[in-house]
Amino acid sequence: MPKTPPGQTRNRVFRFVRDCLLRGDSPSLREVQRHFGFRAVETVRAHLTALVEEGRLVKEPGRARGYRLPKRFSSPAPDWPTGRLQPVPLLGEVAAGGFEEAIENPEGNLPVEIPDSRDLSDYFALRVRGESMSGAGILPGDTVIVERRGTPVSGQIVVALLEEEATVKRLHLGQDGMELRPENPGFDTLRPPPGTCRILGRVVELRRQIR
Amino acid sequence: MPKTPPGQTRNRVFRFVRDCLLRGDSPSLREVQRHFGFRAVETVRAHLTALVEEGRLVKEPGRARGYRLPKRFSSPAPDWPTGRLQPVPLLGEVAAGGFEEAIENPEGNLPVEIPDSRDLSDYFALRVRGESMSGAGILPGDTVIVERRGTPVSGQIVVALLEEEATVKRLHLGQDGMELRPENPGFDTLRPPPGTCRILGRVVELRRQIR
DNA sequence: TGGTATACCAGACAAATGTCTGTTATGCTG
DNA sequence: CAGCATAACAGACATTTGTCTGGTATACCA
Repeated sequence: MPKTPPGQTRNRVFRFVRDCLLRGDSPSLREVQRHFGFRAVETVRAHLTALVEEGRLVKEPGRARGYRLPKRFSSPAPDWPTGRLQPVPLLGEVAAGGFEEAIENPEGNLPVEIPDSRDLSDYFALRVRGESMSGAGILPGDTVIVERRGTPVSGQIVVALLEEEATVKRLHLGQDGMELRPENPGFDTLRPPPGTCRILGRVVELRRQIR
Repeated sequence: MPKTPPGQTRNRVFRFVRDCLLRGDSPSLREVQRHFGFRAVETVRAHLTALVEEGRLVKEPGRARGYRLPKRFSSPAPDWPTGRLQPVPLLGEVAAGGFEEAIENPEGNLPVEIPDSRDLSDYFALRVRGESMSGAGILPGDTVIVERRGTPVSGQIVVALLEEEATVKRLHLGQDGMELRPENPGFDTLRPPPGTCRILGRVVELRRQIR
């Protein structure tokens, strides 16, 4: 193998390993070796060790296929909460059966980043129906991710179970009781009598597929 | 270790391995063993082999940490396109440097489902600045996922690189040339002279974190 | 000229990891 | 009950993978 200018091969190795890792697939030293046609494993190890020292890679010691991308690559974004990626159940028709049955029979699962302090069972996802929240940028067909934990707070966007139907509205709590306010001039504020409405949780994330 | 009802432990093992894999981290047999407190590795292997036979997992033979999720699991919902979950780079300031440098230095990564037919390099994510698209339910602070492939089509929501700044607008192509239309009455349509504007791709997904 | 750094090679070794074979229970079923 | 399937265990073994120690060659610099 001919000797290459300093740093050149190193960069190629980095790009290869990075792309593997982005594909969610940590390569072994020998896989990298084969890819580049090196005749010694040690060549690869030298490069990877150097890359770790440069801070371009991170290694979990004592572990096969233990190379990782440093945090700033793997975390969703600096200001997003760090957490685990978990399959959150996407509920179909909440109206038909009760809410509990809907949780048990999800239409599918959504990979969602949830905080380490929370449990997967605190979350579910729901398809939005109707235009009533379009003023808040929540359109029909959007998917909302809902957190069930905690007591409802005035001003939050919540999912309420009302007459066997789940709806997304902004919650307001006053001395007159509970108000569910749409954010669209064409819709009226709901003032459900006590006992007829259950707050399922608050909306923490929104996803929309376009086209 | 007491014997558990049929299928019960199997499901717990599956959920554990699935969660590891969603985090992008294939566990070794002994890691699973430790997690459940099994006293034999073989117990884990039996479960995993069974899960592969049931089609709930997939295995790359002759390879350490070779268990994977089958393609279809990661599908969020029946009508969503099936694809792989991939870490899409979230770009920071596109304005400052050029676009290519921004791709190389992502601010973070977002786990996004991308179709099998596409490549990870066809995608990037971007934070939305400004109110110009709020009429389309795209608010400042939202994250858009952008597909770079294909030719721009009139009517699509696109990301355009204009004067070293990336903006989200709706594209219209007419005989007068290209128009970038905001969806907010307070903003004007842009008609960039030929050569001054580059369409980076079309918006395929939107995500918003609330509170 | 010698020293030093870098790129790469060679092979032995050790640790991590997957595979196999056989054994002990337990529950179900004919 | 015998037969069978499942859950779990035990330990040996093979393969994959990472680590180490030392060597060759080339470029660069004092």
